[in-house]
Amino acid sequence: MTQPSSQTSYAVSRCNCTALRKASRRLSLMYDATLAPCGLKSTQFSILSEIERRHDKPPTMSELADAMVMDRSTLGHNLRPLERDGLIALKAADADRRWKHVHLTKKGLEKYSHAHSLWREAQHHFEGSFGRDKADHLRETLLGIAADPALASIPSQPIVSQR
Amino acid sequence: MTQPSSQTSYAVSRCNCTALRKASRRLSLMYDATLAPCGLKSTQFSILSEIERRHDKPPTMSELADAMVMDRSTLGHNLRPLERDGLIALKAADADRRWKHVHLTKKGLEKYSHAHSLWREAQHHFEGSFGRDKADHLRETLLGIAADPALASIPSQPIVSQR
DNA sequence: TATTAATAGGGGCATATCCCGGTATTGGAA
DNA sequence: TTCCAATACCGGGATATGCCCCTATTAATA
Repeated sequence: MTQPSSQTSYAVSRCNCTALRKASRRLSLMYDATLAPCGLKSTQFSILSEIERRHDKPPTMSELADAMVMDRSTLGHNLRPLERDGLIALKAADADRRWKHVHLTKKGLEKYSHAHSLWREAQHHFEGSFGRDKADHLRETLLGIAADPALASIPSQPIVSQR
Repeated sequence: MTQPSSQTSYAVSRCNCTALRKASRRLSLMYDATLAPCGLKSTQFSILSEIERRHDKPPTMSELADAMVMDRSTLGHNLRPLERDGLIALKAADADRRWKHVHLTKKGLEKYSHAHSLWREAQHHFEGSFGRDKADHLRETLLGIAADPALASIPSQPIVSQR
């Protein structure tokens, strides 16, 4: 109707990456606005959460980057404001001086607690309109994509099998 | 099993925004790598696609930003490199001098054609491992989130109804 | 008509994200 | 032991993203 009828349907409106990024922008907006009172962005909250979750075994920067599905450099850049504000601290490892373990400071833990209560509001707000079960399912799907090793590489050879 | 048993389950590992952003980073990585030969990023390709799709009625910046689920400022910033490289052009409207219509240049259309063939590879690569029907469904879900007006606002009052 | 309100964009600022190349450290090989 | 490859992190550069404030233009109102 609105699109050229084609069984192969190469319409760019079908772009999975575009849809993912649009949804990401929209949802991030709401989470960011909800977290605003504590001064954290959604990404910063995600990072603090992951560090807190591993408080018994502080991850190295590479380990944390992997867990965040984030480039090592990106994580490094993202940690800087958190370190500047005294929420996290980096500690060189004795076993390997190249490693830097990331851990929460007392101030960081307090900030995280505040953020966590705000985060629940955002979480409820979304699941209230979207549906909790649907959210659970969607999240699993998304985390599956995030961890998919098949996506870690580019198409080695053009897939022209479509004839 | 892996999480503290709680019916309310406030575990941050359940964060929908985090999952969305992780998946977005991962998938963008693959699309970016696949588009690399033409020199466009996935966001730039998305923008050019939307402009091309509306070539018969070039959108204003605000209209384009809405379609992209993107902040007006963000779109403005993103258009700069495209304009600098001569792929798009801005044209002030006669009806309202505040409006600036965005349209593809000849060079931009050529670039888009090249990018489109690369995009299909990325699209096939993803759908090949993820499944085409699943992708169709996921995309609809994501675009629904992107367009959800309920998410356009922050939780006005904390939802503590969880007791 | 004159004032005021609303709208469209632009500029600056801060974070987010990735790539590339460089440095320091470590472990293995000659 | 010395050299070399691999690994962990860092710094710079470019785009991505959103917020706030400012200006220009238009629309609404007194």
